[in-house]
Amino acid sequence: MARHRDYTKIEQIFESTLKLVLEKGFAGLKMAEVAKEANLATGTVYIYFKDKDDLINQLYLFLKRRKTILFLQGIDQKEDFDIVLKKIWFAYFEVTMQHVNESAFLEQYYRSPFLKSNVKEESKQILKPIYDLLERGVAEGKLCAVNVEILLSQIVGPIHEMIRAYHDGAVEINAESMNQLYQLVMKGIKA
Amino acid sequence: MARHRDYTKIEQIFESTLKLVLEKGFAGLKMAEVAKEANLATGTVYIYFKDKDDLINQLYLFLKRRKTILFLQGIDQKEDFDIVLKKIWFAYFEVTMQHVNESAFLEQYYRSPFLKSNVKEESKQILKPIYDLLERGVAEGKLCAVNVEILLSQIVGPIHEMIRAYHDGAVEINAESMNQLYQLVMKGIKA
Amino acid sequence: MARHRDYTKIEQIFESTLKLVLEKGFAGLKMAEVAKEANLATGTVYIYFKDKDDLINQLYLFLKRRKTILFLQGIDQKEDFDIVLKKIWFAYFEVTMQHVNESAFLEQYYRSPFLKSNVKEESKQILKPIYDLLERGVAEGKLCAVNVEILLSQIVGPIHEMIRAYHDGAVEINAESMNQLYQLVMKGIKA
Amino acid sequence: MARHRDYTKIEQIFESTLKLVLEKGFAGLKMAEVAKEANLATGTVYIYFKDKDDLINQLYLFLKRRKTILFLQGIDQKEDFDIVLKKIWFAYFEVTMQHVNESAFLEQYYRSPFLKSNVKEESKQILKPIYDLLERGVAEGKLCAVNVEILLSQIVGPIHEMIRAYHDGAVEINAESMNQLYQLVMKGIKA
DNA sequence: GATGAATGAGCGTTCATTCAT
DNA sequence: TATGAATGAACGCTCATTCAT
Repeated sequence: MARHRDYTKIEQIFESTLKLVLEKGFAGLKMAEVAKEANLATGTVYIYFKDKDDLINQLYLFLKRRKTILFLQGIDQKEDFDIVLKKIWFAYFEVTMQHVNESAFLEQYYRSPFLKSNVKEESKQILKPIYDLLERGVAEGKLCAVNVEILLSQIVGPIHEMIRAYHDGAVEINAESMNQLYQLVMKGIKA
Repeated sequence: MARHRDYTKIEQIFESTLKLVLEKGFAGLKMAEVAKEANLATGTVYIYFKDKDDLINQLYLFLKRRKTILFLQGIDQKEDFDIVLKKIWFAYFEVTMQHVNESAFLEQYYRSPFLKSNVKEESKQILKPIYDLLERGVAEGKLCAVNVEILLSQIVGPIHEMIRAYHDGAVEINAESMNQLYQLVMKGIKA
Repeated sequence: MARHRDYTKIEQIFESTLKLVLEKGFAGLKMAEVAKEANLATGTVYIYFKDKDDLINQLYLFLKRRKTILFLQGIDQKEDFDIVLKKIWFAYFEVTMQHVNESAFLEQYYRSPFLKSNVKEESKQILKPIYDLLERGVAEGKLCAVNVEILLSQIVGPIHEMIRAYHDGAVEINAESMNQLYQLVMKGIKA
Repeated sequence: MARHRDYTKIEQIFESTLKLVLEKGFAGLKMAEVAKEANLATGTVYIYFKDKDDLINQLYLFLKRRKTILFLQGIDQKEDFDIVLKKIWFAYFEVTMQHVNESAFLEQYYRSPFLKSNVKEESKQILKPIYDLLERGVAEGKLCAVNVEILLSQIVGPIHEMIRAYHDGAVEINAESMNQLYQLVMKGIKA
């Protein structure tokens, strides 16, 4: 129900849910465990969330928002396009790395049947600043005149793939390899 | 002699499982439904698969193998590198498009906790021909001298992302847009 | 505060279980029936007992304790040995007769594979007062200087056998036949 | 069905069943395992036994007969009563010891709900020679003029109890302790 | 007769959700 | 609001039995 009563409890529940989902997957997520992990009674969770489904969907939005705020922090869109893009790219990389768990969750559940379509839409809305930036890049003739969705996936996809590879032990991540990837990516999308 | 073990049943079960997983997600997968969909008794499924978990894991490998066979079909690795790469890239695109369901399943479960690590390893083994090809490309000075994992993600990632975007209604997929993406990708990884 | 854990439910469950086990045997015991018989939901049984096995084991201990308390009731161990022994013997006989069901259960499951070894040990502990008494009898030179276990089986065994015979319709049980058996038994173990 | 076809198979099935029952208890007995242990197919067991229940009941009778034959072997009922009784008592003791497993099974299932009443009756019939002997003892004025059932339980019960105690590690069994028990028992029932 | 794959009713157990306190 | 015991539908899996070969 109301989501303004005790914000601390909500965050506790979110953190517990995230932890448990990452540990045991969504299928293994039990409401009683979420509650226990958050030092709450089972019923309490149902005061803040209608049901399990609602909890998952809310958590998704919560994490999406948090991540976006983090990597847009301190970005000044009025700066030179190339600089903004570079800053955002590295910021996104670092935030994704530092919050692998959340990112894994976000990726894993974006296309799962748990997420309701309105949540997906809201989730896209959150990325609006990025879409705007890319459109500006195309308008300024800095990027290939390609669909923005494609551009975004070209920018973001490789980051995810590299971090995946890193966690599979396939690659190292350091200033050099990050730069290397950045060069590759830019080579691909620059006009 | 009793009835022989009928291995076509395994495929029946796989198809039913895939269908149901895609319809309702893994959490909604019920063994009884799998059996019914495959016109079998519940217990019969357990003759061929130890349990639900085993079924999912086996299905994953089955689809991975099938997909790989499909897009490597008719590829002659002795041909010119650029040609082989291009053929594979478009073959992979088309197979992924035509078997979106299987691909979605493969993507969705690769990193899920359902898959046991040995299945992941076996899954990688299946892609060996691709790794070999990329290494050849690097050796021949045709591709950036970058970690093969990164190269692969640069090649495959954008395809997945574009098809996702397509299913979200964000882009069209046709000869032109495919070519456009291919150019982008190649621009990115060519030496 | 939520409802308190209601420990009388445990006894309800015990009684239902005992009733059903005696009616249909252990193999025919169904958790759902236990719950229904106790006017509870299936799941409730699992709040108080880990699983079916645990239920059986706990029930065993419960009945063993209850029976022991009953036949030791009003016994004053400070009295003359012969009197204490006689009182206990007849008390045991009567309690076993009046609670044939429980006794049947106790006998039947003592050596069955359902009972875990720690339960068997705890079960022995319950009989400690009896062992002590017999040792006192030996020490006072009233009983054959034989292993206490043997003595006990000489005392208790015939009671069980007679009640069995009674339920098979082979013998009558009355003051006379009980006395007759008591004489036989005592003749056998007195020093 | 027919029980004369392949007697070897029947014995194989009996042995396998006994082994498995003793290992895992009756509740854990699976027809498929019985078959496997006997190197037969599941269906084969159903050629020789109507169902699981029938198998258990037949096994009971089989073992009861076998045990009785064993301990009556070489007994000449025409000999002096005291000698016959003593011989039988020790023979029963030894056979029970040497075939603890069978005996455990016989004891455990005699009163279980698995045994049908006609099997119990048939089982009693097998002990007829013993009843006859005891009646003779009473007639000859050698035994207390007590119901034969009681006498039997006085004779047989202690043996079972002692062997139980032995397996619980509570007592030693050797010529001396056996004799000791024999004296106790006889003291109890002699006229 | 022998085989063992197939069947499917049935049962133990779980867990999302409710509700008395 | 918070609690956590209670609920019971639902599901995974088993296993006695059948039956096609």
